[in-house]
This record gives sequence, C-alpha cells and structure tokens, in this order.
Amino acid sequence: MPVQERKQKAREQRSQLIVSAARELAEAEGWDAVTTRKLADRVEYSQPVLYSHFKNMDAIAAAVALEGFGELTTALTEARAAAKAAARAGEKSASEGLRAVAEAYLDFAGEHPALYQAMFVRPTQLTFATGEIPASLREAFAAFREAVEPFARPGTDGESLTELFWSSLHGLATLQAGARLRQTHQQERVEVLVGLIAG
Amino acid sequence: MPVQERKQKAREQRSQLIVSAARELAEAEGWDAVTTRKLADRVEYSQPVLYSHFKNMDAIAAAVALEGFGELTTALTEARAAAKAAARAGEKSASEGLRAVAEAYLDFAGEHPALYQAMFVRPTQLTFATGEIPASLREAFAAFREAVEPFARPGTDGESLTELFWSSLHGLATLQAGARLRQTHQQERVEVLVGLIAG
DNA sequence: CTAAAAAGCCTAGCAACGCTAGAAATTGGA
DNA sequence: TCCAATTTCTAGCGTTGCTAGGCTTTTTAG
Repeated sequence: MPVQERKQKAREQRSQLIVSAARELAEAEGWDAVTTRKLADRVEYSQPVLYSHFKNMDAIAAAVALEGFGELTTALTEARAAAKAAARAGEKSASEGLRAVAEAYLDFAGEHPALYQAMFVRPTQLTFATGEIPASLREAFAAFREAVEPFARPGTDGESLTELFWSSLHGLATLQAGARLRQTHQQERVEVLVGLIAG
Repeated sequence: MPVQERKQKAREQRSQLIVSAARELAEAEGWDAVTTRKLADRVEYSQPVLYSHFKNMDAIAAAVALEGFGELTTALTEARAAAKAAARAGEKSASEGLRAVAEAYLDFAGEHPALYQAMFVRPTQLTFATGEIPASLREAFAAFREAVEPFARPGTDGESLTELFWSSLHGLATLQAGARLRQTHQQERVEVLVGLIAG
C-alpha cells in the first residue's frame, strides 16, 4: 500500500516548504516579520496546517537553525580542506587553516544574518545545556577543534581555546551585524585574532 | 513660577520609575514579559502614560540600556583601578589590569543578563553605526582601549585589538548565557584570552 | 471664591499576534 | 456509489503594541 508512503512523502515535502519559506521570509524581512499568518500565506495553506507540522513558531525557527548547522559545518570543513590543499603541508598550513575557518565562519554569518540568528542568537528551545546538541552542530564544533588543536598549549586538551576561538568569532559576527564595530575593518580583526592564536 | 519646575521634576522621577520597573521586570521574567500592560500595572499608571514619556516600548528598553552603559563603565574602570593599585606598578600590572577588566565585564553580563541584552543583544534603535553612540558607552570602550593598549603591536593604534578583545568577551558572555559553553570553565577561558593577548 | 481654560489621565478600542476548536471538504476503500 | 476516515479551513479566543476621545483634575483669571 504505497498510499501511506506517498502521503508521508508529501508531508515531508511540505514540512521542508514551510521551513524554506520561513527562512526566506526571515532573511528578507527579519524574524519579527515571520508570523504564522504571513507564513501560511506564503506556503498557501491555512495556519493550522503549520501546527500539524510543528508544535509552534519556535519549532519552525529551530528547524531553520538545524538546516543552518548542517550548512555551516559544510562551509567550515570545506574552507579548511581548501586551505590545506593550497598550502601543501607547508609550514603555515595550520595557521592558514585557522584563518580559512575564521573567514568562512564570518562570511557565513554575514551572508545569512537571519539564519545565523536562528542558530545562535534567538532564544531557542534547542537545549544545548543538557548535551542534547544537534549532531550537525557537534560536527561544526569539531571543525573548530581541529583548526585550533595545532596551537593548543602542550599538555592541555585545547577545549577552552576552541571555545574561546568560537566565542571570539561569534562576538565579531554579532557586533558586526549590529553595526557596533567599524564596518570596514573586519578583515583586520580576523588577522589579529589568527595572529594571537597562531603567531 | 516654580509650578512648572515642580511638574518637570515629577515627570523626570516618573520616567525613572518606569525605566526601573522595566528593568526589574525584565531581569525577573525576561524581556518578553515586559509588556505595556504589565509595566503600566507596576508603576500604577495607565498605558498611555508610558507613551507620554517614551515613544514606544523599544525606547523604554533603550533607556534601560543607557542606564547599563553607565554602570558598565563604572564597573570596568573601577576594576582596572583596583587591579593597578594591587599590583603597584609591578611588571604584571598591565596584564592584571587586562584580566580585571575581562572578569569585570563577564561578571557584569552574568549578574544582569536582561540588562546586558538590552545593551548589546536586543535589536535596538540606538544607532551605533552613525556614530551617535551614547557618551557613557564610549567611556566603557575607552576603558577597554586603555587595558589593551600596552599589548598592541608597536606601530599600530590597537583599535582592532581593542575591538577584538571586546568581541571575544561579548561572545563569551552571550554563549555562556545561552548555555552553549561548558558552564564551569569560564574562568579558564578568560585565562586563555588574557594569556593570548598579554602572554 | 468662582468659573473658564488648560493640562493630565483613563477608558475603550483597533489591528495584528500565537494558537485552537469545530465545521467543512476531500480522499480512500467497499 | 456511498460511507468512513483523514485533512483542511473558517472562525474565534486571549494577548499584544499603540491611540483616539472623553473625563477629571489642576491652573489661571475675574
């Protein structure tokens, strides 16, 4: 009875449609503009349909965030791989990798500000504290760890340095997005950060 | 005719009352709970009175933020002064000052999470980009600059390093508040940060 | 001291919000 | 073709930010 199967598939497609529409709307007009009515209009269904897929609006934003975690992981690992390939095991390979990861992260945040907010700024129900972290986010963090590891003080596990590296990038991303830093000097700040860790 | 004067003073007091009530409510229940009705209830006036003092809710949050800028400046400068006094012009005076400022900043953020959000996280109308920065915030940033300056690469003005230092602390503060970092290792992360800059 | 003018405040209401119950419509199997 | 099950929509509740207009209080003038 492939009728059930077909329905199941259609439902999943519609779920994805909702998530995509929410993301586009947020990116275009900000998360405040993502209301159940506007979103229902966009996907051409009524509001209750949204609630048959997601518990509430926050769950939709969380689904968008999850999408972002995957894309961020891809961006970071690819950037690191590309940098490594370019610097063919040369001496500066590690620091180039670090710079590549930093730039990729800030580019990602700058290019998808609403997505980034869903992932790391908006108060979300994705419980990070209880260890229930999405697998895709764990992967992104692993990319950080690998980039930082060569510069960890011998004898330490480098976990704190990794967290600090991430925090610094997060701070740069959010303050830059809020126009609280000199807009034209982001590259310089990255150089300083990479220099401090790898120098 | 001191009648005008008296009224003016009463109005200012009531303005302050509103700001204080908003801050307390936000700190107690989060900014989402700060609604015009609840706030009006707390100050024992009707909603329109709020609007006779502030353009809208965001303006009230901005007033709270402004209050925070002043307090943060005080906290940072005092911490730095205390560290300097303790390390009587010794060799490590500068790095102790840096650590003191970092810890004071993170303590401030941790002790007043809602206030910190109003200052640096919530989307606000306080226009930072156009240079129209509150004087009190400029002072806080100056405290950062002075703490970082001893460690700037000779020949540079250290502005990027200062922005990076602030960004790192901001990232640590917000990710810690969102329980996205190991809650028990904040001190260690600060040590790493100070070590990178002053080491 | 009284009455008109000014100022201040509150009641009541609008549009839009998140979310949901129950009616209406569509679909699948006999 | 008809019935039952599923799906979808209409309509509505309570709450939000914000405001118009009436009411009360205070100030001024006679």
